[in-house]
Amino acid sequence: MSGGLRSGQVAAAAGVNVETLRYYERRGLLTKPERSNGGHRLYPEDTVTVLRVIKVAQRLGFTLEEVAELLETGRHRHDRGVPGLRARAEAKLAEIDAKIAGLIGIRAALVAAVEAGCDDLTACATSICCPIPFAGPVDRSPDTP
Amino acid sequence: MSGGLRSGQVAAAAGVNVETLRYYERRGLLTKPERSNGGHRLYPEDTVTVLRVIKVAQRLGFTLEEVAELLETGRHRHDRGVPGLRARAEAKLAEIDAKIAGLIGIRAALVAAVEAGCDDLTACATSICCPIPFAGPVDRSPDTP
DNA sequence: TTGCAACCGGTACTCAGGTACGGGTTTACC
DNA sequence: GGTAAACCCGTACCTGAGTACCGGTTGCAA
Repeated sequence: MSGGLRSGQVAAAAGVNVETLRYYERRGLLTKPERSNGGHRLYPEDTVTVLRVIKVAQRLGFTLEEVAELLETGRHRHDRGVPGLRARAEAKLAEIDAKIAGLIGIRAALVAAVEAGCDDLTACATSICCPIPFAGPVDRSPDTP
Repeated sequence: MSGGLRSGQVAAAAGVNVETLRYYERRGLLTKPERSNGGHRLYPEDTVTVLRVIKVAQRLGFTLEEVAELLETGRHRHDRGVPGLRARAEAKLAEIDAKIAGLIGIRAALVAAVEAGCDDLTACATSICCPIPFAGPVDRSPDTP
């Protein structure tokens, strides 16, 4: 029988593209798997779990780079000083709160514009009574991309 | 004297890069300006206002493509059936609400993970008591990029 | 053994919103 | 009239997270 799962099987089981597996391997999210004599990848069973973990972490707002670190920390754990999931989750929480706050500000401005009946931005820009905050900094906040 | 502002002046006044002006011109956000004999751009005064409008719209969550449409609609207005700013702002409001809702869900999951003391995603994935929603759809929601 | 699906690698492309660079003109000031 | 700064165009590059394509192997089954 097989000494592992083939890329197509892993991809199907995890609901990702085969190319994504290679991509994650390049990015260091998946450790380099064994190979068959002919050079085909043979993945250990738990690769599907790892992929599921990756996807969950992404849903939680972590970038692939952060996920890579997270997995790395998990692999050879606690080198003292390296933050664990808890610490990183707290930091991410702050980021997310900032994003939410930014969006709420944007929301308020949009609501105000709708309520004021604004229908032309260029006209609003030269009007005194328009509620849209034209005064704001010209560049946009780093948390509302 | 000058028959308009030079690109450097406009860029400085609006707080953007000169290359950005050319980029916006290519994208149809700025109409093609007059040129000097030598081919240098000569912008009308109100270009700075237009740039400010663009930046505000971006802050409000509109993409450059949407801003281009918005400006276009403003230029030769109301062709019946073409939505104005009000309508678009309302649509954008819904998008933003969806984004906020998504972030709030993520926030809740993160808080739960922190409170539960999770410190290793891979361990959590195989644990029964972990509050992180590993069960979710494998691909992430379209509103939490 | 032959046929075909799956796999390999490497590279290029996607989206958004720009930024950077290089080599060649033009303008502005002294 | 010289020179330096500003400008021109075209093209390539950046981030992030993949996807797509290519010609060339390999694996597996009939």
